[in-house]
Amino acid sequence: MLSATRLVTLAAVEDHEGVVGAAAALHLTPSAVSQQLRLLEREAGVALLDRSRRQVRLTEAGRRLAGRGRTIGREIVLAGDDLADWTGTGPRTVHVAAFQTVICQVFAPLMAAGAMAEADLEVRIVELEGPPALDALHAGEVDMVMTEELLGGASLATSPGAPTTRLLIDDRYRVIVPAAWEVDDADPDRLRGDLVQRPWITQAPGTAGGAMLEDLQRRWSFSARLVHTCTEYVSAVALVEAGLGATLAPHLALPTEAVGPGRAALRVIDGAPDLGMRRVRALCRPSRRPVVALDRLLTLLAGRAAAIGLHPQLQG
Amino acid sequence: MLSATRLVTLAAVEDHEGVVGAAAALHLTPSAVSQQLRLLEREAGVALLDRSRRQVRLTEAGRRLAGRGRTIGREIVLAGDDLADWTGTGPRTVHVAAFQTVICQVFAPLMAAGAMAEADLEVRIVELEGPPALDALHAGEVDMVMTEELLGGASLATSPGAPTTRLLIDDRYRVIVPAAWEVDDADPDRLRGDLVQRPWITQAPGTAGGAMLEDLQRRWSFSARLVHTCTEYVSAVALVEAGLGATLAPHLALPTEAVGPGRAALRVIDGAPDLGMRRVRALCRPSRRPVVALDRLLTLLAGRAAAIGLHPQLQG
DNA sequence: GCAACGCTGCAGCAGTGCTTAACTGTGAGC
DNA sequence: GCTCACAGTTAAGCACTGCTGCAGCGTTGC
Repeated sequence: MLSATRLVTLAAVEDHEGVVGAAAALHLTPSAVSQQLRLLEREAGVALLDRSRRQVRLTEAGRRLAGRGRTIGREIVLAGDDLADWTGTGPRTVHVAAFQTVICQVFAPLMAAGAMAEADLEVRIVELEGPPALDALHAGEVDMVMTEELLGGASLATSPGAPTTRLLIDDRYRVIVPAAWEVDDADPDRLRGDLVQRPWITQAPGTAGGAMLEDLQRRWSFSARLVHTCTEYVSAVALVEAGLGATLAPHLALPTEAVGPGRAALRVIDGAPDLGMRRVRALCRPSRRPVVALDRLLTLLAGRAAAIGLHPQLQG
Repeated sequence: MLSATRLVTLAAVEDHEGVVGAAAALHLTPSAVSQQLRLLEREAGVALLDRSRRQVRLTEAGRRLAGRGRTIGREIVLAGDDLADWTGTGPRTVHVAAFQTVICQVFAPLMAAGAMAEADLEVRIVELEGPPALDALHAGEVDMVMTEELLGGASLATSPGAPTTRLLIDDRYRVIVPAAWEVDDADPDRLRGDLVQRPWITQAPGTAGGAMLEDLQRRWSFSARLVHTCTEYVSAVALVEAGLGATLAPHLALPTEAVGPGRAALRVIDGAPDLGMRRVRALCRPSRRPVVALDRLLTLLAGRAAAIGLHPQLQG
């Protein structure tokens, strides 16, 4: 028997015109999709993909199978809809472990806009991160865990044995300075030359923000004049707002219209080079939980990530 | 996303009226089906099965999902057909490792009847058993391995680390005596009393047949007068035919019309108590090989097993 | 040419799905 | 009412599956 999920994967490759697109749509890495396709081809015993170009295309045989795969995928979605219709009236409760910035910038706006209720979801948030959050996931106390992980040079001790990820949001770090500072962000070199002279507000060592600033000092070969040390991004941003120094913060940590009026006293510098990003993942255990609700929530989260311009950059 | 294979499993439960039936149809144990159903219910978050009676029945929600599952299963089969149509003309080659009795009673008759060719299959048999056969499977030299394993008391050193099985045929052992003997097989006790006095032909120690006879001596508390020792069933049966003693042999080892005229000098005693059986399995690695051809071959083998009355007795 | 991009292969690892064996509960016959 | 057979479930264990991350390769565009 041919594998149903692999047929769906093949359909995704056709629909999204390539392995990378399919991978993004399926919340997987291109490598995973590529391997599944190879196995499907061995199962089928026929070439399903034309790999002569840079971007793969389906062969005639591949297109036929992809049609079957598309039907299967549609049936699976319809089955989910059936369930939703059947269970009907009451919203489904999903318990999520998340951390501050994601709560403020992703969950809170979605809930304020009524998006959860529209999708018949009742989301219960538990502010929890790191190993305790993973423990809660394994213990079944929460259905989903939001995690962060640094990319782009800086390294933070990551929790070992993390389960498989299901969705990615990439959140680039920016330099935040008081709006009053006259810095030239048109030219990266002049910008850097200016910023290395300024006072900085850092995050406690061992935190993501602290590691990011340490990494930036290494890359820019400078020793920052650290005037304040915070543990929360909001605190650091408040100090920047007071004109006391520059700091690093990911986009999600910034105050935006979504959660309140933009603050005129802040200036976000996008063009600074060498800054890393943090990858925010949603972890869940698909085969152990009400899956329809989780699916809907993942879709909402991905939509919100797209709305604030934080599409995941796979393999980035 | 709901699991496609689990939806198909649910449909099988509806179609075959229960877990046991579905398991047989899917070439699985009831336990496996039961576990998949439990996981599907957790995914769905709704009760899919009515477990109040001895035999499970689907709830209304279960019937809806089963409908989706049936469509998915049909699409998978159609995808296989598509492939067959597409690849079209040439038969597909499947390499099978098998042992003597299965070759003689299952493969040879099927091939002689042209069943393989009808299904566009080109079967290549390699007579190979035990660990070397498993090695060949892992090395990719063969696509399927037929194995035997004893059930019902007798124990034979089984090869460790055997991969997962895909199909079962249960082959009961019988007592074979010369037709000239006057034995009363109506009453089990009198039959046993008669047989323990007779001369026996055994298989070499360490073989399945040898273990079976040793086991029978233990159960019947007698010490058989062993007049000959063979290593092949055909040799032992030939000696029985010559009137020299009784022996034990599985049904598949007996000469039948399928491979030649029945032999009048032999008498097969079905009613002897306490005899074990050997389970013949087809092992393959589904995700690594042309699957359509293997599927067809499995279907043919199961059909042949049914034709000679050797349906697998799951959980037997 | 060189860099970017799309894809693939390999190693490692947790999760999945299977088997066996033991157990629970239902139903039918004595 | 008791017992036995049967359908299903549960727990433990184990190999396989399918994922990630990283490194490498060929194509494409500047």
